[in-house]
Order: sequence, then structure tokens, then C-alpha cells
Amino acid sequence: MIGRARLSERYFARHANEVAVSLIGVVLLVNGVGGRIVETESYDPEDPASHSYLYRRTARNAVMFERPGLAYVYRSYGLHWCLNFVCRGGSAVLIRALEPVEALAAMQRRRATKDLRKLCAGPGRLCQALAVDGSLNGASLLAKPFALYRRHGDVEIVSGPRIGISKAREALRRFGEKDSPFLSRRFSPGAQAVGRQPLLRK
DNA sequence: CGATAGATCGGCT
DNA sequence: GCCGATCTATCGC
Repeated sequence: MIGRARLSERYFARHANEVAVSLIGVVLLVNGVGGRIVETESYDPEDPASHSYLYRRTARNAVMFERPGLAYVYRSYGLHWCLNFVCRGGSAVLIRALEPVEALAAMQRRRATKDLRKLCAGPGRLCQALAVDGSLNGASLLAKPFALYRRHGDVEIVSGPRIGISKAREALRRFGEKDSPFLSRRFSPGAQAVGRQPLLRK
């Protein structure tokens, strides 16, 4: 089925910008259900769009300041759940879309659609498909019910502005697999190839 | 304490 | 394109 090499604790002990890029192509499973990560976004304490902006701690974001390798799950717009991977120094990666790979039937049932393109295309949708909710907030990504497998093979990665935010719109901190049909939204035709420019744009 | 905005989504116009 | 669902944090009175 899938490449067997698991991610290590050290993997997450880097800044979210770096982790967000390297996660593209990684397989994420929750209780054996999931697929390849094709879209991510990065956030950190110096970023006005981040829940951890200025290191301000609340009941909701406390997990962001605990340690790398934890799941930060929060409720969005009162209805949907969003899954983040906590990285170094209060930074985190929002998991925005998966290419469905494992246990398709379970995801189709939970999402009430058979359309593979709509199963995990968006942070709220993928949480519904993988049954991620607030009970997993603070859980380790290196233990059950999570499983993360390194990517195998090449992936062409592009970057662009993040989706659905009003602050720091110009930062190119959304990353994805170029032309994947499983993205929450396509990248613009001229999207910047990752690796040809500095990642950090404040 | 009330109002409002927000890392969203699905249904409708 | 707009709207409503309705949780969390913040800001204003």
C-alpha cells in the first residue's frame, strides 16, 4: 500500500514554513483513514493571521505553545474542525487538503458524497472525512490514532497567498502540489515554484 | 455584556 | 456571488 517510513519527532522541530513544504506528499491517516497531503499553510507568532500572534495564549491555542509534534484542532466558524501540526516556537501547519488514498468508503460515508474531489478538499472537509474533532486537540501525531508516512517520489510544489484570511494577505505561505485535482482551490497559473525563492515573506 | 469577525462549507440565487 | 449555521476571541460600551 503505502511507503512505510514514519515521520519522527524531530521532523516537527523546525519552523512551520519548512515543515509545511516538506509535508506535501506525506500520507496522513487517522485510524487507518486518509490520504496524501496536497495542500498546507504555515502560521507563526510573528504572523498577524496566526492564532499564536504575539505569543498570546488562550484556552483555544494553548497546544500551539506546548511542543512540536502535537495536533492543534480548533473549531472554525462554529461548525467545522481544522487540523494543524504544531511545529517549533509556537508555529504550526494547517492541513488543508488530501488526495484520498485509504479507506475511501469510510470517508465517502462520513462526507455523504462519493465525489473523490470533494472528500478532503478543504480543512473542514478533511476533518469530517477523517473524523478529526476537538477530542484530538493536544494528541501526539506520532502515536495512534495518527499515522504519518514519508513521501516517496517527486512532487512539484508551488506556493501562493493563504485562503480565507484578511491579515498578511501578501505572504506566500500556502503550499501545494501543482495541478493536483484534490486542492481546495487551484493555485493561480503563474504560482511561484517552491525552491526558487526564499520562503519567508514577512 | 452585546456586537462582530473569523485559518469554512453547502445550498441557493 | 450571497447567506446562514453558530463556536471562540476580541473589542467597545
